[in-house]
Amino acid sequence: MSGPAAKTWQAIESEVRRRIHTRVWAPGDMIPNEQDLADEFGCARATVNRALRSLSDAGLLERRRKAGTRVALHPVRKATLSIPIIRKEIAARGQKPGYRRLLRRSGVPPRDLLERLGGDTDGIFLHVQALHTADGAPFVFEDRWINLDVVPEAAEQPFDEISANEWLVRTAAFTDGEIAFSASAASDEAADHLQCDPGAAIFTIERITRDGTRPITLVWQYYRPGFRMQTTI
Amino acid sequence: MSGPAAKTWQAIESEVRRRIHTRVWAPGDMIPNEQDLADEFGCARATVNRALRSLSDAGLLERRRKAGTRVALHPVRKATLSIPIIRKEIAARGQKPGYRRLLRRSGVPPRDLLERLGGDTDGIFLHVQALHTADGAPFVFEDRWINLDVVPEAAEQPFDEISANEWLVRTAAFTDGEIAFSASAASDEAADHLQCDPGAAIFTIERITRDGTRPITLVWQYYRPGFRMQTTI
DNA sequence: GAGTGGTCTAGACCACTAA
DNA sequence: TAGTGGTCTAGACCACTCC
Repeated sequence: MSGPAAKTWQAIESEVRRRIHTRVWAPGDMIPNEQDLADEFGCARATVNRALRSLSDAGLLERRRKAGTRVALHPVRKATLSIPIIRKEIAARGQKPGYRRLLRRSGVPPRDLLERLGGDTDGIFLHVQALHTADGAPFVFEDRWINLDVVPEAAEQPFDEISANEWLVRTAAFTDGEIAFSASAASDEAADHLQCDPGAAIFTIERITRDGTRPITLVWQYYRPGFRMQTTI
Repeated sequence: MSGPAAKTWQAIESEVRRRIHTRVWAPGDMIPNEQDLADEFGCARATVNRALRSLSDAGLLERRRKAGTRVALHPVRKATLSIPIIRKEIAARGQKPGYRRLLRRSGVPPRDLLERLGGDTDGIFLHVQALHTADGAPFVFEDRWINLDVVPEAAEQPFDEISANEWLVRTAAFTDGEIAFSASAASDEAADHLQCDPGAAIFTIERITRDGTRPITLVWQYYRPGFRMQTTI
């Protein structure tokens, strides 16, 4: 029984999900190979492949050539977070985004920051601090260093209207990057800007983007207390 | 010249990335349709489709039928976080994972928790608290409620050896879920278990998993101070 | 209505890897 | 070495949506 009605890859994916969920195929079990499933479902092998690849990307299946496909024993939950432009993030909440540049100064970054960037970075950086507001209330305090060796045009940008983030997106396409999420205690400076108590628990995003091996920018974003970054799994 | 050497979809993806990065195709620009690209690259349209779909998934391209494909104006950075079993997360750091169940008691969850779960949930839950350690030091304090209506077998599980997480993964496949990341101040209880000061900034994951509309479990995981969840973009 | 991406097919060859 | 997934092809039809 239980034939998948249509022959679309989505229908097949859904049927395979059902079999996993109802334990027809239990965690750790091998499932039939692509050709057999194609025969059973009455479709081309490529269609089965498309469905199984999707489930493999989702972490529900583990596939290896020759070894075959098995139901993942410990499905790795993958959470995909969208990191939008902050202005849009605020607008998506139905609030009015605001932006204020707080600091803009060129200079040499502290040593520990350079170490974090790695690579050959001994030039001049632009240090920019800014505050994003939602309906007038502080939302994110942003502390950023921009590598003027890689993005010399930044030296002529005031960043008093357009946030450095948006400007960089349009100007300097990056190839690689790292992002880290953590909780940090609000510094006196951050507490001042976010209008909270020093030491308050602050959700923090640290991001490095690179062009090849050359760092473009390093930024810390401190979200107002209580902020939650949410997604479905 | 810029001919893509091979005809694999990865080579084509790489070539398109290059054109975007070098601004041959600038943000907002339309790019040629699939057939034209296939002709240029000397491959089948399906191969171009595979490459462009991958870039679309990554957020670099925006595709719409009839309208065509354009370079994303504000590429939404998508960070994919792997949420492994904590035991494996610790082992992956080269540390020795440990587990200790702290509490196990059945009862009715507080009202605010029920509201967060939503839906028709008025049954008995199992409340489990546990501590994961890395090389003997506290790593994660976990506070969990399990819906015994959906997973009655949990009532017979001591959870003193296997963590509730691992047991649930094997026992109750979930269909939907929500996950939220935030920073919270350590409660007295959490501070005690994590051996830190009350009020310390704690990286927190809150997760709800469901079977259809029925909530299976709601869990808060409080990571030791200083924890960073990292990925590449 | 027409142009674009989305998908399916049937077949083929290739790449990896367990046995 | 043999079996499995990974990919490519050439063609076809479909679904969506802009004009």
